[in-house]
Amino acid sequence: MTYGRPREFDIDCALEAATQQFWSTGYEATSLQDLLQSMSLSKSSLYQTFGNKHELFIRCLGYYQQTMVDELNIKLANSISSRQFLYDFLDDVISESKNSSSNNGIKKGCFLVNTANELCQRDTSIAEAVATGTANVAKVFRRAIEQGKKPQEIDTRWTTDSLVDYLITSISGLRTMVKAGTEKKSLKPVIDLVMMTLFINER
Amino acid sequence: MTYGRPREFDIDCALEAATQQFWSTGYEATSLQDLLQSMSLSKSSLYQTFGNKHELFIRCLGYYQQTMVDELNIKLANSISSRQFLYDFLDDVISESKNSSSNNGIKKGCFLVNTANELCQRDTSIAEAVATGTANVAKVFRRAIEQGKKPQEIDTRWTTDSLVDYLITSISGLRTMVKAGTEKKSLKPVIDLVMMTLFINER
DNA sequence: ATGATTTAGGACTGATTGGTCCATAAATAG
DNA sequence: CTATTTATGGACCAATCAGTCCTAAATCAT
Repeated sequence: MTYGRPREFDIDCALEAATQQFWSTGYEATSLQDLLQSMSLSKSSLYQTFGNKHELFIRCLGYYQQTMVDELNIKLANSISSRQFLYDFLDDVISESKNSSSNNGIKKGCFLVNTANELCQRDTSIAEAVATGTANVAKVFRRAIEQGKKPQEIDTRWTTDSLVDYLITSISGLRTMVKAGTEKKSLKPVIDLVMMTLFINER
Repeated sequence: MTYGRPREFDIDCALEAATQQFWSTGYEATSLQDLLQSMSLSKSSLYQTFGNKHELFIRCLGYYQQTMVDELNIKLANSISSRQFLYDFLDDVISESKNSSSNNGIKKGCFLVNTANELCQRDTSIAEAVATGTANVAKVFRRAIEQGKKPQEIDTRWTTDSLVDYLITSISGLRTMVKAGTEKKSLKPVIDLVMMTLFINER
């Protein structure tokens, strides 16, 4: 590519903006107008660079997933213990929720969970993207759970895979509770129960 | 109302059809055309009887919630034990999921959970309807949990309210997992873990 | 029968949807 | 300075959206 007028925007920057937009308002409720505005792009640039709304959305899913996995890996590496890492993550999840004092507004939740709920049943290509995304996230949690267990504490009744599924289920459930408006103080005991269950022998 | 041309359709029947439609495809993705077709109504009849799409949706939420609570109460009354009732319910939730043999298609999930995920953040009136709906459902689960515990088995570390929140969180999470395409055999251990946690002292 | 009253059907509306197309601008290669 | 290539802006498009309105049909009261 030696010819032609140079692109006036940064692709990653635009992708980041699009991801934020889709993350905030979902797929259907995000109009092209919304995207153009938040990405600061002209319509032709968007279509030329990203194909169409659907393709852009899938790229955003990949971008989000990669960013999230990288972030989680860093947090896991820097955490005092992997149990603390898991607890902190759960606490982050419910920290979006209504506080008794302040009702801060927007709860974006997790882009992957949101998309699973909005689109997975009626769009197979998006369902695939969500599946690979959650699988990659699950890998991090799997390591955290494995590392968190001391050898003598392994409970053979439950495989690590089952515990990972349990954790992801709990996270997804918490996300929904937060969106439904449940207060943080109600969800705190829930994450205690989840942590207790993850490390069964260590009560 | 003694005058006038008689209504040619049954209101409850139309409401039932609308509920099924909204339940299947959500609020935004359900067009008025879809509604008219599944309700077998003319546009004027719908607007005259139900006001508009938004009002109709809220009526559907109420209808669904009432139906669900009634159904749960009957099941709880007829079940061998309330623990069995809870287990059966969780098993119902994941029975919608992909079976290893057959990939049966549509997973409607729970109308209230779906709506919480789709609309609760940007529509306060719908958020209220969801809140009262889940509160009513929670009451049934609360009774089930209380009845399921024999007096000597009460664990004072967790209030019944916390256990109810935990249960609803788990149910919501399972709904998302099912929608995301997780296989049933992966979710079975998860509900075992949830049941174990609900009845902590009885392992 | 006739007038009152309500329902039903469907034409119509303005706004918005995602997407296309074309003329113009901006850069490089020769 | 010209030809080539790509990017941009915006006019334009058909389809669809929720919602309105008017006419015709159907029933009841008199």
